[in-house]
Amino acid sequence: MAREIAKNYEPQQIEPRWAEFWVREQLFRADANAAGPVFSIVIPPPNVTGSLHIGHMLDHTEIDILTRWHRMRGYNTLYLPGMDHAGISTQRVVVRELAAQGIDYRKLGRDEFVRRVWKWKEESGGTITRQMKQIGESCDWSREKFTLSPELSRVVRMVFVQLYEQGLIYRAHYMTNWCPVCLTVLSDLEVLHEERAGHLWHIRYPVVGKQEYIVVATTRPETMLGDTAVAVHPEDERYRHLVGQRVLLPLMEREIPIVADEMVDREFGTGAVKITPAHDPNDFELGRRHRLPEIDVLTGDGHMSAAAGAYTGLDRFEARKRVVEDLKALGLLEKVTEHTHAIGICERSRTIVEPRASTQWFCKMKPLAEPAVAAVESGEIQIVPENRRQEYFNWMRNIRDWTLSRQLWWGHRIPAWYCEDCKQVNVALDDPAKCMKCGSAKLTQDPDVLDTWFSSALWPFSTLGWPEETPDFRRYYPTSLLITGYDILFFWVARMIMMGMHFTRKAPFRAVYLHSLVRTAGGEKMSKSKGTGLDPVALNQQYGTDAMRFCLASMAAPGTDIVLSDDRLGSARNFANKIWNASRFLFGKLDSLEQSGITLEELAAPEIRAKAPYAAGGAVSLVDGWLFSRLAATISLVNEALQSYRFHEAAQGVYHFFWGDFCDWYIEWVKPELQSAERERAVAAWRNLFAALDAALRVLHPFMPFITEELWQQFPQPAGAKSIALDTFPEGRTEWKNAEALEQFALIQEVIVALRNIRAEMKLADPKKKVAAEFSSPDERARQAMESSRDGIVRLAMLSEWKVGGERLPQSGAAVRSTALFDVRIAYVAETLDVAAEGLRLRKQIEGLEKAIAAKEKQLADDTFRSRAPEKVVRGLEATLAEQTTELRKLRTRLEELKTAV
RNA sequence: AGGCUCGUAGCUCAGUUGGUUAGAGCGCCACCUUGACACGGUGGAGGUCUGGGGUUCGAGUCCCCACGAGCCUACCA
Repeated sequence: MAREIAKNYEPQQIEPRWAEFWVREQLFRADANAAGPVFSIVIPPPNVTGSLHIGHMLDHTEIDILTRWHRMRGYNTLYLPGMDHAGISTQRVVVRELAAQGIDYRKLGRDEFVRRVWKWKEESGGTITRQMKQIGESCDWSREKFTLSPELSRVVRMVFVQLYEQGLIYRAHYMTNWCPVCLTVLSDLEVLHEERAGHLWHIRYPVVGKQEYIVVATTRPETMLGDTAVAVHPEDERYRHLVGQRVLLPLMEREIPIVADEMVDREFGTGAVKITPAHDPNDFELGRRHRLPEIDVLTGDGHMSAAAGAYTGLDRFEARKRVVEDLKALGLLEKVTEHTHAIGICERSRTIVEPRASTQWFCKMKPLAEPAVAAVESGEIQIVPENRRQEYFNWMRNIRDWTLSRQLWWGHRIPAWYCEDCKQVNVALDDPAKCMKCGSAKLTQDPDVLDTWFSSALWPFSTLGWPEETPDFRRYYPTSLLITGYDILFFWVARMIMMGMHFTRKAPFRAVYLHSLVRTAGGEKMSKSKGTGLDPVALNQQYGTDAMRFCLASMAAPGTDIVLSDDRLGSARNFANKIWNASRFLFGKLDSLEQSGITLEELAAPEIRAKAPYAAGGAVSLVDGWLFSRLAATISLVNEALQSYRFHEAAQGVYHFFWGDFCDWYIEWVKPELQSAERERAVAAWRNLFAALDAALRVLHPFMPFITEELWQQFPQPAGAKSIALDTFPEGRTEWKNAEALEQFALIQEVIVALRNIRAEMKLADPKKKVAAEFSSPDERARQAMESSRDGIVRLAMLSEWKVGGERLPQSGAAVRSTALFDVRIAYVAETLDVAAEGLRLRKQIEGLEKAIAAKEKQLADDTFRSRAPEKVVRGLEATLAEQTTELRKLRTRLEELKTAV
């Protein structure tokens, strides 16, 4: 009996159910003891603040596609999910939430603050898990592997201690980037550079004891309050006489020396530089060389410090204004010029970062980078696409030390204790009770925490039980693949490789696939911190997860970024609906199925499906031979494309097969067969149709898991079968390959299209107006094909009659389409043909052919071409030339006849 | 400043090692409310591949230059 099934695919009603199901049934739980090749994949943790953004979708879509594909092909698959970073953004969000409640987090104290973050995370972690399920993520986002869990915390500490003992982690006073909003130092990577229009202020510093000024140029006038010298180039004639003299620092009334240093660029500005060792990297270096004092004129939150004299307490930008005004009033501002320069922006808070000298923990990178470079050079790790390899090398070869410490409360606390008595630094795995040097019990732990990427760098092995040799670690490490966006190549990927090589002597993964970024219509990178992310949950509700996944996959060509558009999403949604309706067609025909004496159960039985294509009577019909050959081709296309991470090719391949081949041609062609009075024919047709649809659904499953699961579940399945995700991926069977069927059916399609074209030109598109048509070709096989596919052609081209002959037919009184191989004609009544339009069409076609022929003739006449081009190309060209010449002759004759007819 | 990527139909983009009249989706035009689907069907129009030069028998595809767009890295006040 025909089943009732919704007319359109309604994802909101179907997807949540399967999302729950997959997680509940733990379909994707790995088993270290299971048989089969291993596929383990590192999943970038979705960051955390309780909601997802579209950028995650691409990670998870690609990962999920590959995982499902591998699983269906019998791989033992492991996901390595990370739950969260313990980073700045988390702390920022919680601080903001507390502030909204009128609570100053600083007053809570560290322990209470951390407790509240945990509580808050637990709540939002639930949200994330729900959202992950909604977007189709099938892995289990359990909390047990959370970065700050006791187990992982201990591993992080252990790694820190070992690196310290190996001399790779050190504590030093150095120039760092300070974010006045996040209230912490940042690593160089966390600082973005932006070109901004600014000014260059030229300030006069009076030379002590002389009636002259030395003029310095600066982009940050407020830092002058912390100047401790002025520098000039030692060979600069203009200033040679002033070296060793002193200037009186305006506003501060402090005497500072004029020093000579090679660092100064004589060409820039005035050739004299103010030196602020506490607030500029160059000045810091210079200050060390000349033993200059450092004066920090800023406070942590971006105000002027007590060292800023009269400006103490002012906001840094307000102070800039006031300093400039005051200098102007004193007549010490010589001029102001326009100047664009790059300024540092905090990646998280988008505020201007201040260079500031401070004491921090650093990690020496050169020794770690070398093996990591070698691993990629040797091919132990493959980076896809290729050009990212170069970026990796460039960065790794010029790597600078990594600022590890952060002035935050949320994160892994640095395992260092300072002795109040002897100042000894104690770094230890377990909290020490007394100083290792003097035995004093007066120890204070460093208040800082580690950069969140430090623990993330350990992810591939720390989550597998390392340093223990666990079964998981033995089986799944090195992991097979890491998929992530190229924007965290340095942040995460490079550091995982370095730490992996250093601690396990092995690469953490065999391949890295760096995908594109999803951009907004305006081309902006989608990012939470910028607030430009689209909400994937909302888009899912609008289009469905399958549509979104398919859309992303079909656009994910490596190397270029993805701009998500409503058009493209809509087209993917339409595709889902097409799949739905193709299946609905089958459900709607169950009555006629039963009339043929078979049941859906029989049809769906694996042993029946496996033997397709079936033949009714003698041989497998042309259309079945063709369709299964196309199916085999599609399967190998998908396999090859996914092997090389060419998701867009795979997606477009299945789209074309399903919509173009299966729906537009195959289903239309076999419709009458399904209701054939001959039982054998009907049964064969049903079996083939079902087997093809079933295989198509399984090929589609990695891309569109929800709709395919729903349809698969609607069909009878063998006892114990749980999910299409655990079914097998179809094999492109060699016996399905059928070049002859492909060629023959292509000819039939060409003929049908030519006939439809004539109909349209003749305004006969109305299918009720059936017309008689004739076919002629000197080719015996072509005529046979037209005869044996008579029924299909008549129906799909809406004909009343179909004559097949060898003789070329008279062309007068008929509309004709010709190729080198055949002519088709439909007789017309004079007024149905627009002679002018037909003439125009012919002329245009003739013109195109003439050009193509001329080009080929010229090429073939060229002896160098004949001698150098491969045989195959020359022959192909000759064959095409012959065809085109025939076609051209026909078209010319036709044009002549058209003229005389009028 | 260095490095990388891109510039193909009205729009958004494919086009693997150079090879026979350059593809898709959306949009557009015409016809079709045909019992799977108007989130549909059928047919059609529309690019000479930013510009210039070079290599080659042959270039959208390789090389050089210019113009335009973007990204990454970089301590020039």
